[in-house]
Amino acid sequence: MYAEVIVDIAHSDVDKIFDYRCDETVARGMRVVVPFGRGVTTGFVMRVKGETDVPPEKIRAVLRTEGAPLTEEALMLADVITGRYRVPMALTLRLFLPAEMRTGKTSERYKTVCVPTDAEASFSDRAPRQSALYAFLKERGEGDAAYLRENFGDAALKSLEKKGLIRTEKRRVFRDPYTGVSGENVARELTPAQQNAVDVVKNCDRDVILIHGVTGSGKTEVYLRLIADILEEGKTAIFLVPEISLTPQMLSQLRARFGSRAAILHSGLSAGERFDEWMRLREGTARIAIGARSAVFAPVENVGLIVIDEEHDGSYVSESSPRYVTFDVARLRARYNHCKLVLGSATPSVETYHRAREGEFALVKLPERINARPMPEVHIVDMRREVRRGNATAFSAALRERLKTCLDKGNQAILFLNRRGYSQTVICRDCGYVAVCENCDVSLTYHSDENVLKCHYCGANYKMPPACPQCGGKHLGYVGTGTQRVVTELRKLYPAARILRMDVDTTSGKEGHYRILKQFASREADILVGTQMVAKGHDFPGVTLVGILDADMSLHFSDYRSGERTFQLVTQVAGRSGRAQEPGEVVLQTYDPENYILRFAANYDYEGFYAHEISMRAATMFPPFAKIVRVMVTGEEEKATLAVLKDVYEKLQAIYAEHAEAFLFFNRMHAPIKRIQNKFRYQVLMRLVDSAVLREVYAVCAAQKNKDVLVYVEENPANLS
DNA sequence: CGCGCGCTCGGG
DNA sequence: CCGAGCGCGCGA
Repeated sequence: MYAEVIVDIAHSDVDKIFDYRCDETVARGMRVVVPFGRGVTTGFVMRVKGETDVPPEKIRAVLRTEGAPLTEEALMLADVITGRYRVPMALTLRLFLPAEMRTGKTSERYKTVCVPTDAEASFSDRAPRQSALYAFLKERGEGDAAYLRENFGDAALKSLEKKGLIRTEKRRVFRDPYTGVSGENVARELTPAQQNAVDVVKNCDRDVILIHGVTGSGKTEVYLRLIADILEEGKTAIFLVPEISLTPQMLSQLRARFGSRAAILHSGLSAGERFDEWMRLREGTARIAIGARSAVFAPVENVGLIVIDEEHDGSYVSESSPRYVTFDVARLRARYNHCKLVLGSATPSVETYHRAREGEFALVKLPERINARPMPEVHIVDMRREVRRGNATAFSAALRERLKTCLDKGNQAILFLNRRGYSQTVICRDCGYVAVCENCDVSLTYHSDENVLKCHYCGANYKMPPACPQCGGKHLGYVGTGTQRVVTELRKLYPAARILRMDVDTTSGKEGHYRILKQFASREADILVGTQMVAKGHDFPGVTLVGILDADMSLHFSDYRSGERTFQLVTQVAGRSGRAQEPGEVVLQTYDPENYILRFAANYDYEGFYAHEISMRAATMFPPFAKIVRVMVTGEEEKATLAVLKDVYEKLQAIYAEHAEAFLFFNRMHAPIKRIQNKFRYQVLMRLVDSAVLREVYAVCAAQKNKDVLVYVEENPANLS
């Protein structure tokens, strides 16, 4: 027999089938160790067959098989992903195994236990330890060898074994990431709205269901009920959450609910824990896979439900090759298993909501908060007036006043501002004017090296104006204040307040930001100042005030999705306020108080926002009405990189010439940031209305073999820098 | 990806 | 004439 093997080397040169001789113990999906070149490597068996075309003198034999085989479903998914993203099969297959399993750095852990035998026992008075040990084992039934050795001595143990009074057994142990985690398993009564959501998911004729539920509407309870019911049917479930929401609290909640039936896959686990959690899923002892993006590849069979929580979150798109879209993989799995795929969000992405409205997905709403508590009131503050009054600080008078009241009452506040130094949008502090591209209607970005404003979507350059074109004002500036400066100003204003700062500078390590959140939750501080990170995850019952210092920054980020992001952000941050007894408030500071997105966000009017946004997208032909496609060409050598760019560009141009009707835009240019980590960056930017052409674009890029220059395709990239 | 083969170039 | 350097193709 012969096995068709893909060797586990992620390189296009060896991305092909190699035939090996094998016996009947080798089957499709198995991982095998094979001789390759002058060494050995591992590989994946794609097929087993009786004949081969390879000349007999070249054929070598499979050395051995290793570990658990990939499922039939995994092989199907791998085929689709490899075909779609044009990456080596080995790279795709790696998605299905935890890294520690592939590299062999970790394996199953065993312990030795001692069990008393049926043999007749008698001890002399001179062997009290043996006697005690034997009695202990008889009473307990068995004992851990290491523990016994420590407490009764190695000699006693050995003697009993020699006499045949005990035997030792090897037992598999599973490293549990959440030992000692306990909680109450309370399956709450569902509200009528929640029950309706459950029914729609179960009974509708669509394979994808979008649950649009306002913050606090109890989406999680709906997921948990659906998962519990699926387990009852003897099936398995996959529950995907954004990486950031895998907080210890959330995990212990799930553990409390589902116990050892749930396995958690995430980067915070040790290698051994991840290995064992994966194995529990593979072997079927755990039947719910919980994790971030990569958990969509969890090795469960007979899947009855897949949930993608916070569907709009950016972390669901892979940033390294293959750049898979979690939703697409989840949908393939749902179809393969004939099960439902549930998407949930308080602020669905415009594209998802559009697909639901068009009837592709079923749509179910949870319009009320679970306890009927009102959403916090949002006050929009016009920062232009503050500037006119001579207030140069980051805080409006209205915010200062409310902050004082909040602190006086002994409550907590969160001050939110956007990522430091990220946006380079130019704004007029007198009238709120923002420079926008004439062709694309997205905000321009300032490039200090050339002193120009650039459009990241078409590459157009504009001269930096000396004064505001709208009002003639001289206060043209960049949006944004650093967290550091905010903290300094706060200390002056409220010397008695205890302030915590949370941004990339203060949160080193993966546990860093969790530590800060925990301090704040346990009331070790009065004010939390932070970036995006503070928006998600935690429940802070003491918070009654949220200040959004610079709502404009994300609003005018040069991205067609900036409006959508801002809406999501404001909604999410606002949701942090007033979660317990006292009602909450939100102060939203902006230079553009009339802006429709901020208005809709302040009124919690998703429908209004969506209607406005989708008509804008339709008019300007941005997604979902077209696809932004960027081909990135990067390399350390500028000459080689340019040569590859030229080659790729010419091939893409041929596609353009043939299918001009599929293109709204086609051009090559420097990437907005010309060099990152010593690599030159060039791009070919396209806007396509026909996704069939996209396959040809991928093909062109996959054909690029220069080993010093990297070429990759991004669809609707999250940012165009 | 890692290796070895063979071609080329430069020094002696 | 010989040794080091690199591009290329192979691996079953």
